[in-house]
Amino acid sequence: MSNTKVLPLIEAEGSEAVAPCCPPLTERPFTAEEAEAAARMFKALGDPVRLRLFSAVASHESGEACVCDISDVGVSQPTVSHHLKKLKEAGLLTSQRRGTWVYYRVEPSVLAAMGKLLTLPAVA
Amino acid sequence: MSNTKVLPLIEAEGSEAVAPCCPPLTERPFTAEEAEAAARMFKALGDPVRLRLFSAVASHESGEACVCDISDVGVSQPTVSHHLKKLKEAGLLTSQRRGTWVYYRVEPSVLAAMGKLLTLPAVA
DNA sequence: CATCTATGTTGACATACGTCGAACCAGTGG
DNA sequence: CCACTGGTTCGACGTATGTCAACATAGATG
Repeated sequence: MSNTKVLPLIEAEGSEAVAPCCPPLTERPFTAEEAEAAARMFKALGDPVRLRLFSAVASHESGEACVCDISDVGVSQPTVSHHLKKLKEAGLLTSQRRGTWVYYRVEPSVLAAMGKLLTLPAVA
Repeated sequence: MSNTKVLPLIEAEGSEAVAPCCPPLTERPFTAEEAEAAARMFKALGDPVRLRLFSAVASHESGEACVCDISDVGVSQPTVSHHLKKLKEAGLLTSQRRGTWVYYRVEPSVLAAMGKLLTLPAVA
């Protein structure tokens, strides 16, 4: 694989804390607050276009991608921008302007946190 | 823990295939079809009430729960029923009537599949 | 059958969401 | 300073969604 960069599994550094949201779904019933927080992330991925955009960024080499590289998802460019904004608001992506282009990258801690949410109880 | 039953990690048996939906999000950009399928599941969990209901079922002993056990989430009973139906349509829950009560249980294969979706690339 | 409890279904309503075109801002290069 | 390209923001529009009250259905029980 071309992914030569080690994705850090630490928590977010500069942004607001997004990672330590909730325990695994199967551990105990979610509280209202936990559900609110987790649902925000799930909802952000609950749209096909956003999921494609997110996947495109996440699978891009070096973990980041220019908008121009991923905006071929069948909707207009303003719509792409709108969805990227939603993903950013949900804490799943961060953006950075470099010269002419804007680059988006995934927040690895969030991916890890959501993965943990869905872990099954140890089969035994 | 009280969970004495081994959760089978196989694909769904009776219902339509829901498990082998997509590769990890970070592996390659999702196709439109993959995104459509995966977004359906994420969207189902993208509501706080549904997430609480799902978590309540998933964390219940023996992996199933009666509606009466989980319907205390701050909305009216018809709304609970509505959300449970949505979760069923998304393939996340199955229901079964036993006498007076209706029991819901999670589809373990789906949980596993969604977990895989969110797996990070092997850090190395 | 009458009735009671546990769920599901229907219809209505307000709000949220996805989408687009048009206008707008940020850098780049003449 | 002016045009051009890449992206975002705005305003509008149709559709989907979450919610409830009212009604309907399924078993249990008298």
